[in-house]
Amino acid sequence: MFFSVDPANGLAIFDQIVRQVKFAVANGTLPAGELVPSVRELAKELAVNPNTVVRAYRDLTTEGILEPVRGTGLAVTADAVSHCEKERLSLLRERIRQVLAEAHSSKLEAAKVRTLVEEELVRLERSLKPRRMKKGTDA
Amino acid sequence: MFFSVDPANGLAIFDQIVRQVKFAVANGTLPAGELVPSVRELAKELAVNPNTVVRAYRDLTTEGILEPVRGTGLAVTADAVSHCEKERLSLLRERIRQVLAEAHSSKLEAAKVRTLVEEELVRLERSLKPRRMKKGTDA
DNA sequence: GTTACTGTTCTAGCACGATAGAACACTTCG
DNA sequence: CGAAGTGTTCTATCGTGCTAGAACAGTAAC
Repeated sequence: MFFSVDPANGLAIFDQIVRQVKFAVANGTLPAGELVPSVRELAKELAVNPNTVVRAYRDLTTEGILEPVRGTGLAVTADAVSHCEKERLSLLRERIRQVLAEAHSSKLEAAKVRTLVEEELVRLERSLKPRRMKKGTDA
Repeated sequence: MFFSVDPANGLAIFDQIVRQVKFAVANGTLPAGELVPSVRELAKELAVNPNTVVRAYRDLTTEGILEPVRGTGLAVTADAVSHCEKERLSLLRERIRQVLAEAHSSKLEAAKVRTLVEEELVRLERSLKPRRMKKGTDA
């Protein structure tokens, strides 16, 4: 239940998998030594071709994030955590930069860009906490 | 000198052209009736295959943003402006939403996401005004 | 009419991401 | 042992974005 994939994301599917594994390692969801879902299992869960998962795992192995445990699966390496923590910020920063660059090239005023971003941040936070209570029932 | 294209943008080149034309129409750079650069001219300027520009212009024509003026070129239609003004926001909003969704799925705290976005906004504004003066010489 | 621009259309080929299906070597478990 | 699960590798096919090059019809200007 770890990952999800959006074909209309702009990013290739295998790339989305790569990024999500890195994010999961960075935030502790996938601790060092943990086995990632098997190729066939993840492919089934994501409704994606096994070769696409293979491609993602191959890249992750080449980068030293995963290492094969023969006959058993692929495990998160010891260095992976610090490696992924560093990379998470730069990966996100890069995408944010691209989007803001486009917004800027459209000559939308900086203030309106801020408003847009803020609106979407709020919407995101709200979608995460679908509270519908009368008073201060939680927290 | 209107447009610029980045092959490593994630978006297809023809799509970047489409978006930039729409943005140019939305912000008044391309008023109604104005001729867009010719296929061959823009292709040369962007160092891109003419067919790629053809593809972009074909899409824009189909959408009613451009209309052919036979033997002369493609002109911005009368409806284009209001159409593009509306679309600009939704196009940008969609991309922002995708990026923030990724940031969120990486479980980066909302506060850090805000910081990241703010940093890049500031960087963008700064890169736009490369002032290097000793005192308050301008403005 | 001729020339030089427009846009439009077409065929071919390349690269890449993704799918489909098969085969192989390995380890774990019963 | 055999069965079932790993990863790995391979070929083939498809769609798409892009490039390459050519040809066509229309218009503007000389």
